[in-house]
Amino acid sequence: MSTSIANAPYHHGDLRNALLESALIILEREGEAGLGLRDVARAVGVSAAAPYRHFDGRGALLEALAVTGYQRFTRLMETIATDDTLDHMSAMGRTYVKFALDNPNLFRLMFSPALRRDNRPGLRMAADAAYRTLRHVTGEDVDTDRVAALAAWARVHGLAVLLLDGQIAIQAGEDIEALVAEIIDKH
Amino acid sequence: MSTSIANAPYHHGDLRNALLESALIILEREGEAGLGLRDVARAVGVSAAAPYRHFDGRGALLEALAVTGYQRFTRLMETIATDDTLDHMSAMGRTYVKFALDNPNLFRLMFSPALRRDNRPGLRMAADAAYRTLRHVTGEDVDTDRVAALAAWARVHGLAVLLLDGQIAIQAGEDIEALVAEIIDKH
DNA sequence: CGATGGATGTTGACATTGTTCACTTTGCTC
DNA sequence: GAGCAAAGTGAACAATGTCAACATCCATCG
Repeated sequence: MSTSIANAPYHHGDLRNALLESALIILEREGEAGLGLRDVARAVGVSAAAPYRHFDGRGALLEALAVTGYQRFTRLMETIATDDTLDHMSAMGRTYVKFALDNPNLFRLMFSPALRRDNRPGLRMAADAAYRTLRHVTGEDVDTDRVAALAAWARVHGLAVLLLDGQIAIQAGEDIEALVAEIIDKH
Repeated sequence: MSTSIANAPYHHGDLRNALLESALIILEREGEAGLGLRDVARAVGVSAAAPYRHFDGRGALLEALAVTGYQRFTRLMETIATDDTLDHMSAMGRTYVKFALDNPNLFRLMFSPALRRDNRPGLRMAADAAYRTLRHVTGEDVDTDRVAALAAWARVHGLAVLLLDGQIAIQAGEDIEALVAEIIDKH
């Protein structure tokens, strides 16, 4: 509706969001390295220089993507926090891993060192908000024991990363979610 | 020694290794994205096309770097395996994390999804050898319990990645190695 | 020996990318 | 309606990965 290829008006109207949507699709299909600024512009049907009216270069586009990723992640964690029928600690871990597996390249981008290299305050803030929610979800019982909290976080994050990179051998027909739950609930 | 800048001979003599050494230095200083094939050639004092006589493009150079990384990693683990005075499980974890912190960008490259994307048998073999050694070091007691083994690996790997990305807040003057040991030895 | 061929480097070119600049088009405000 | 800022265009630039054609060297064989 917003983008009719034929008879495209000079002004797009909502280019910034259109760029982000296309960029997210390309990111998940091609990976960060395959996400070219010109590709995004081409996908939206706009000139190569147009994105610069909305983003301060390629890095800023990536940052915006990562920020939306953190926001979606945070929202997921919040829904867990408000559900009292759950074991928060376990549900958090399973959702954490599921988010990574459902959005592999977005997840990788969120933790991309290239983005952290140049100081991007927006990213830092979105990430901090996510971690705050994380700590809130896992509750005070863990918050008081820093070592235990870090151990739990490391286990969940490591599991997500290893699964994402295909490092953990999955046997044919194996239920990954069940395996994840088993690992997370160990002890 | 081999490369005297002035009076450089037409044939380098050991260009392949010289390229790898320079590439490793640049990698650790600039990150994978900042590692340009032309930069490496320039650093060695050779033309931009010369590396193609020794590597099948940029990806192959990166693969060779990652392979040497896995080899060094494997050698580290083997020295632990032959030392009977150690708690293998704990020492493995601490060494794992230390390797990541000592060679951050090399470690990241070893687990880079971009490299795994195109099937690189050499990389796969080097990685498999490393994991075999890992399983050997941690001993049969864990090998029999797949879930426990994966949980331990995930915790160690996650800890490495989170530290690498600066996600774990380190208080001023804190002893990181001690914190790592504490987290790894938890339970 | 001396020529000769394969390995190793060089030069120059090409397509592509991120980015900038000058310009044009559009919609909104007095 | 005049004019101005926002939003988009097109041409250009430097840099990159890569390749093809040419140059140089080293080792081997008559």
